[in-house]
Amino acid sequence: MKITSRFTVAVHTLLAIYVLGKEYKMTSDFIASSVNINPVVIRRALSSLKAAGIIDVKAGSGGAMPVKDADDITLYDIYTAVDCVEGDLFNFHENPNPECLVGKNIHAVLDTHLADAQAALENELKSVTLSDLMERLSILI
Amino acid sequence: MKITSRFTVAVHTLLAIYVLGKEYKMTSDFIASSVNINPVVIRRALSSLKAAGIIDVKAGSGGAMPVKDADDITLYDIYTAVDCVEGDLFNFHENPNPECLVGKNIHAVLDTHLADAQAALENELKSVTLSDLMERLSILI
DNA sequence: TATAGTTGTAATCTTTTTGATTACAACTAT
DNA sequence: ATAGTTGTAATCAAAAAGATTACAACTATA
Repeated sequence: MKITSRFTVAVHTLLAIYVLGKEYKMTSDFIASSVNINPVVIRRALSSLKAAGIIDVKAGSGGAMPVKDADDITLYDIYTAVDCVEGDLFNFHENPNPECLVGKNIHAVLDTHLADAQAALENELKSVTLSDLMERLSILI
Repeated sequence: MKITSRFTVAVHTLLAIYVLGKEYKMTSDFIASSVNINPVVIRRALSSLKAAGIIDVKAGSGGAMPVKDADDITLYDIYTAVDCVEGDLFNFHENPNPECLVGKNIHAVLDTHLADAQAALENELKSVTLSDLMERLSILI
């Protein structure tokens, strides 16, 4: 089980737009060749990021550009924008036996703990901004 | 994207064994009817939990029974026993373009942050023991 | 205003993963 | 000996993820 690559592809896409956007026109083809993926996949990512108000995409003439400040974009924002996890992260087998003590109460016993774990993951994603990543990238160059 | 129900099924299975094990013989059929699932799925869960040293399963005559103390079993132990996530939780698209500044460094920039998020999730699972769940269950009855 | 380059998105296809089920050999208490 | 059980391989079905094709709609600009 892994969280879909849509997420890291979207992060890659944003980094490209924010770092290389002044120098190049950021078309889906350009970004696709950096990620090494089909341009349609990038267009879908751009759609999601645009819907989330993070970037703007020029229809027709082409090119994506920043809208939100990189300081105000967290990994969590990207994670929700591309809809990695819909609702609960942990899965249950449906219809446990209500005649059984354990089956009847399994959700009541587990739900909050699993929600806490999911929240811990998401809080960690909230603590990292796109500018953190940009800074780290600039050091690596 | 959701973490496989194998995990919550295994938790359910252990709760049943630890709570009802004194009163009933905990066969795969018995547990399966509590979870409302095929008994083979439960046998596979029992195999994993046995391999992790958490329970013992009587071949032939049948029945599962506790080995480890419920205080010493965390949700994380169960999560690893049933192998929910193999290695990294987050997925990348393979072979980013090494000719591109961003493609070349995407792993260096992201890996530690994603590992931190995964660790946060897993630490939260480490903080909950089976006896916590048993206690909560006893309150609900 | 024609055109070249681009986006947006539906549709399809393939692959992978997950989950469900059948089948049966091996085991063990009685 | 037998009845009830586990352990596991094999198979099947369903769902999810990912890749690709196709094309209408849009826009800068020549």
